[in-house]
Amino acid sequence: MNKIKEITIKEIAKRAGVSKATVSAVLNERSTVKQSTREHVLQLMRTLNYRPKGFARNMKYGDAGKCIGIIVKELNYPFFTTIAEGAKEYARSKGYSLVIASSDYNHESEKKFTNLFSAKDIRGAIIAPIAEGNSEIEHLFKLKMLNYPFVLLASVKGITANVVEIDNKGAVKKAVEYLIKNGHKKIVHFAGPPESAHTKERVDGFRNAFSESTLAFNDKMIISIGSNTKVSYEKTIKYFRSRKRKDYPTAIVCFNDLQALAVMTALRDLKIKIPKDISIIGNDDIHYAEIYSVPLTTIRSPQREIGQRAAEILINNIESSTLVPIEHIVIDTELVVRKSTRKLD
Amino acid sequence: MNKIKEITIKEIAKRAGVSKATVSAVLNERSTVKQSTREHVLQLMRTLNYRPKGFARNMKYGDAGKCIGIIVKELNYPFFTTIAEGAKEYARSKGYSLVIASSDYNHESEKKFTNLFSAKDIRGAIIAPIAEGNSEIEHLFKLKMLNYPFVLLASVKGITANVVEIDNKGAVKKAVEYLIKNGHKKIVHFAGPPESAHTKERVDGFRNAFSESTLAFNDKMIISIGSNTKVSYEKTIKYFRSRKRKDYPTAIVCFNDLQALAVMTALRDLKIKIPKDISIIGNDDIHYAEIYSVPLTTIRSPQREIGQRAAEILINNIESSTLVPIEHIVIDTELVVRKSTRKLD
DNA sequence: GTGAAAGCGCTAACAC
DNA sequence: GTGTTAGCGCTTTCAC
Repeated sequence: MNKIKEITIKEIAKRAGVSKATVSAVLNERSTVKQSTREHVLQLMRTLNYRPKGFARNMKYGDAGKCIGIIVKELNYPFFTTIAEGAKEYARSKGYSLVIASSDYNHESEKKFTNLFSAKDIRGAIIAPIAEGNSEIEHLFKLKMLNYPFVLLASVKGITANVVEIDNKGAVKKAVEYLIKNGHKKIVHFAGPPESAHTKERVDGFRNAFSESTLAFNDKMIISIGSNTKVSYEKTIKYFRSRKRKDYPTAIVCFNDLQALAVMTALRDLKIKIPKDISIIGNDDIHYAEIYSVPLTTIRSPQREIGQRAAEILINNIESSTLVPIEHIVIDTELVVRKSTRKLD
Repeated sequence: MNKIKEITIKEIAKRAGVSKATVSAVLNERSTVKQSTREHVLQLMRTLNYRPKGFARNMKYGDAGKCIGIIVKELNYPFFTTIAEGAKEYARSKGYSLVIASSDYNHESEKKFTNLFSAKDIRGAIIAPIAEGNSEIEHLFKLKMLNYPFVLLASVKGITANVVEIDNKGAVKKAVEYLIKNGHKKIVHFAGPPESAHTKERVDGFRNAFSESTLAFNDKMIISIGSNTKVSYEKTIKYFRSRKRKDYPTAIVCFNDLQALAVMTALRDLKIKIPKDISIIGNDDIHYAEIYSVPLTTIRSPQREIGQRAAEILINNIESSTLVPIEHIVIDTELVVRKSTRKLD
């Protein structure tokens, strides 16, 4: 397997009839080079399409700038970008840049990016882990072996690592308790995508809430709706079309705000009024929840704070020359009551 | 200035009483190492908090995976993340990963990331450029000198480079023409943040539209509202509070959808009905525009396509061993009529 | 099983 | 102004 020969500084030097040092001087815009040789060399670099290798250039002087990375599950959901914002803010305050990558809920991608980050000397990573199956944590073990600093945004069974996470169960429980307190008796949960670990935790939280109330839980209260806008919309339409008005729930606890927005859009098209006919509670508190025309009652996860805390722990680890004790932080959520819920008489 | 001595493989080898090669074998999980030495070495690496340098590890075997980068202006605006999604899709189809960075409308940040990307051997970059002032394009010239492949998401005066951009002027013009055709005579433009190049172009497009109509343009039709949700909301409230109902415009052309959403929220709170009292047109067509309770009429920029095209040109450049002709692509926009506008009698 | 030595592509003294 | 040389931190033969 013969690789195409990469052009190097040596090659340029040879062809230009100068030494490597001169070519290097041109690359670094040193003023000691004669104008004519500079131009000759530049010309040659262009025609040979020579691209200096960054790693070799920065080998001596150490590193090309302090930088950390974050691997989120999805790029286009404000929940994650706001976490990244938080991380970025803290990072910047410490002189670090942040690069973002998205695994798209794909374990292989996550692995690829952890490799990439360590190979490129990104100094550490914040990872929103995909834990499909349970054995797929080798890449995390590898990071540990390499002493590569990282912080997870959810616990992963089988590995001891820094974690910053929210109390998913508690969050949904708060929502249900609020509804019960306000007289709701017919409450359902529109669950998230089956492949997400959050989905299960939130279902558990929903179920738990009933064990401490006089209302009884049953499996029919969990409806799988997902969080893809289009699919959620359609499933919501179908759900309501397939039952009589008197069998409608009086309140829906949604998996997350994106789903809640889709559900509200569906209800709008079904002429079901929020909160008159049905109360809706979201989860996450993304920006768009607040500016929706019926401002969404939701459970806020302090996204900026999550990012900040994770970055803080990460950078502590990066900068310490000795081992730092592992941290596990559970961040509390908060019920934000807006206009999509009401008290029942 | 004495730097703290970095731990290297040599140091580990010395302390462990083995050779560098053995330590390397441990790092690479080779099975040829005796269990006891492996453990001893690993132990030492841990206590000394040794972190292998990625660049040195991958020097020989070339590169640690194909990867391109994108520098957006803002992380938390779906317009940009959707462009990134498009770029990611194309990149993946060619075996590349994508990392994202945000300049936050800051020229220094942009520069830092271009340096970082080339230093880390990210193979090329898509850049949404900040062109404050006009002389701040040295970093782009540097990239050109280094033969570093890049594609801009807006033209920058003074530099010849690959560009994929949308026709901003044309977009706003379409909006105005549509409104005029539908009987609107009192149209205003809520302009974006002064520091954005898009703001100016869109104002120009607004003005242009009048030159081809019987309506007259005047400067009072341009109101600076920005695109920060909170600020836009407040400025909108102020704008309407400060004038009589009969002086209200019948239509507003918004800088972008994020602003439009904020404006609509303000109008809701002012009890001004959309589109009965006032028609609103956005710009960009972000996801949330469609699911808003009054679905937003807007000018769609095909964000995915922008990302895809940019990635395509970039990767072509990366993979070609010879010089590739420079491309300049202007992508057309499209008026998407939804419910926030109406015909005037 | 382990070590010695060469080499990756570049930069930075220091000669000439 | 330009060339020579010695590394940077690691991997990889190939002996032992």
